[in-house]
Amino acid sequence: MTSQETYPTPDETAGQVPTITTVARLANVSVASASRVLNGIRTNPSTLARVTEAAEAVGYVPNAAARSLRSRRTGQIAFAMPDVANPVYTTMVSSIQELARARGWRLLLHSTGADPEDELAMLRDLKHRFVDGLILVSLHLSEAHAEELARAAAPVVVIGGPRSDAITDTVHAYSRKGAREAILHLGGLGRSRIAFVNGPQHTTPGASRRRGYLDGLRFCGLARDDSLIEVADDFMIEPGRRAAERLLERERPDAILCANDLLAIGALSALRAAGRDVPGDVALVGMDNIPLSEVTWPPLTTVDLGSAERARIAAELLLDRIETPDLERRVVGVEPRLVVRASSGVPV
Amino acid sequence: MTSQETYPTPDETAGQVPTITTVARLANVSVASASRVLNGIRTNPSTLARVTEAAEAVGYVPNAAARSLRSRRTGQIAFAMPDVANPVYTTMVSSIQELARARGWRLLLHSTGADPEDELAMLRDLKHRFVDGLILVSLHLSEAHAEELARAAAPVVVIGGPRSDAITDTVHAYSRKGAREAILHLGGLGRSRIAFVNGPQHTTPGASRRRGYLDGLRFCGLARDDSLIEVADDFMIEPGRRAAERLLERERPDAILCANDLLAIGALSALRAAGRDVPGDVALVGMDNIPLSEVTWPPLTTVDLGSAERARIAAELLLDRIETPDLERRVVGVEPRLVVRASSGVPV
DNA sequence: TTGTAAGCGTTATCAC
DNA sequence: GTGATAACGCTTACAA
Repeated sequence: MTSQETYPTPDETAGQVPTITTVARLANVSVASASRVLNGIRTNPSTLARVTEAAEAVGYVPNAAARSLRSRRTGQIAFAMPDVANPVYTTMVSSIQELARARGWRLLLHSTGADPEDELAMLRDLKHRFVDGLILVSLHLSEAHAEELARAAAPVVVIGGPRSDAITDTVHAYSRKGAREAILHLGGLGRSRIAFVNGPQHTTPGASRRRGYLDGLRFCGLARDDSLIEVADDFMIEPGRRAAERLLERERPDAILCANDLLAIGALSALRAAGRDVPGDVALVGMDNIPLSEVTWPPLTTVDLGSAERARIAAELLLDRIETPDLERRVVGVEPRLVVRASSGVPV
Repeated sequence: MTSQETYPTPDETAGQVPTITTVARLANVSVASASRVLNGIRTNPSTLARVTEAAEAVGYVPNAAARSLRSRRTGQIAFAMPDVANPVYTTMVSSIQELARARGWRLLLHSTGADPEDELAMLRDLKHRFVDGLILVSLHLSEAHAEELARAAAPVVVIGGPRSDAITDTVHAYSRKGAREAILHLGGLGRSRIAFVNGPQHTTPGASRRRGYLDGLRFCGLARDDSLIEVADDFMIEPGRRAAERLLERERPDAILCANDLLAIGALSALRAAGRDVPGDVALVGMDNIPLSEVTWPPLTTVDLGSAERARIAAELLLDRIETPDLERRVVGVEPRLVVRASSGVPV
């Protein structure tokens, strides 16, 4: 660069990030016109061409913060789930991400550790307006949740529950029905000492799957025996293994239903250690149909609760509501589907 | 509400979201003072008290967009990975999320599908300034990547590579060394027909693990035999199963190293289907040490490449650089660690 | 169709 | 220490 060159005003170039002003100046139009072109609003072809070219030339990209501040939309939605490491939620993430992306939204991810306080904080944080909406998976919707949901600063769709006093769009599984069907399946195969390894019973899934288990026994004409129920302290593999271990120490079930697939994988490991053949000695059934359930040995019979579909629906409900705020509240249930594999003793 | 009541100006209350102006007015100070208090800048105790109280009273929460626009910081970082559904990346997400949260940052998630174009788009999108930094996991850093990285609008830390011509902070595994150690382990156990199930070989992990495999054979004094190498078209379970199937159709290896644990889980399933005992007939070793590798049957011997640690370090590097932009470039490697379990024939 | 100009809610730079 | 006030980059009435 020589001293003979004209120095550009700082706004025009330099290492600066180009703004809409840069573009407008270069195209010789007002920022308003530039904005219109950039937002696809009908304009005179020549203006359109000049602005487009100018934007291209300087590599213009709109500033997200400025756009949000003015338009009151961020183009982001958030997904808050109990645990990123759980395949069920990972499935949901994929599903939501796909839809969000297709419709031009960014996805923000948040793992709550299933901590109610954290969930509530997330709801309150919506006031910051860093997202235009939230999909929340909660294992237990308390009264406090209902209150925060009622005053949430942005649309929220809940996956879980549903609470009758909640006012938000909700997507839920029929896990009671799912558990019942699993028991009917086992009963139909002639199993009569059917145990149940549950997760924490104060959670919605824990409570309703337990009910489904009991429903199933009744339908099959089997006596209820609470010593066949064992509770793990989390819906994970290792707690499942330990719970199954405790169960096997005192009982000889000929079948076990686990409240989810991770628990079932843990149980499988305990059964193996105890020298029980699956499905010869013990038929095993899980719930959720995570990808893993297909590759265990033996492959796991499970109840598909439609996680991918629930998540997709939740995302649709959310984006719809963001676009059209005064829709009626919608509550959608997704039907369970029994997926029979070798672990329940049916040759496949 | 009766007509005798004084109507508040719209700015003061109503269903409106309170802004800093609302707070300032209520506390009887200027917005500047309110801002100072709210940002923890030293102020006169009485001002501080009044503003704090006012903010509390109206439930004030700062608007993220306005704050970003003015301060040029978003308080968000992004993590872009090839696939949310892969446990390796899930582990990384947990790790990053933990650190980000502790240091007061939000985490944005993006799944690229290992598509280079998508990765490049993500880098370009940094110009939108919707995040203050990015952690990018890439399976293959091309020339184009190096270029985009050089002109990225925000700090980026790469997990992968490393490319010598890249200028960004980088965290990488020593996967070549890891693969070599796995082979030394198998060789030391007396296995001599050691096969290798690799993922796509044009990727960095694919290429370097292959080199490590060959290194290992050489160290053990075993002849190289390319028909013992089989390539899966993705680092996933099902491709692993199919690749192992092809391998077993033509060869009788007494050990198999898989380029990651998912491939190994697939291979395990193929071995079972082929009636080969693990580890009796075939010793099996994976790489990554994902949580799942502990609960397969038999539990999987694997090379821990430190995904959680790499992710944590990447997050630290990123946040450091955001806070202190003119640090020197840092490249950090994380040592591999062999985790011996039953699948390689060592009693545990 | 285009330009002018008024914000959006903050933070930062000044004087005082 | 505090208060005006000018940005930050953009969208959107409204007027021309």
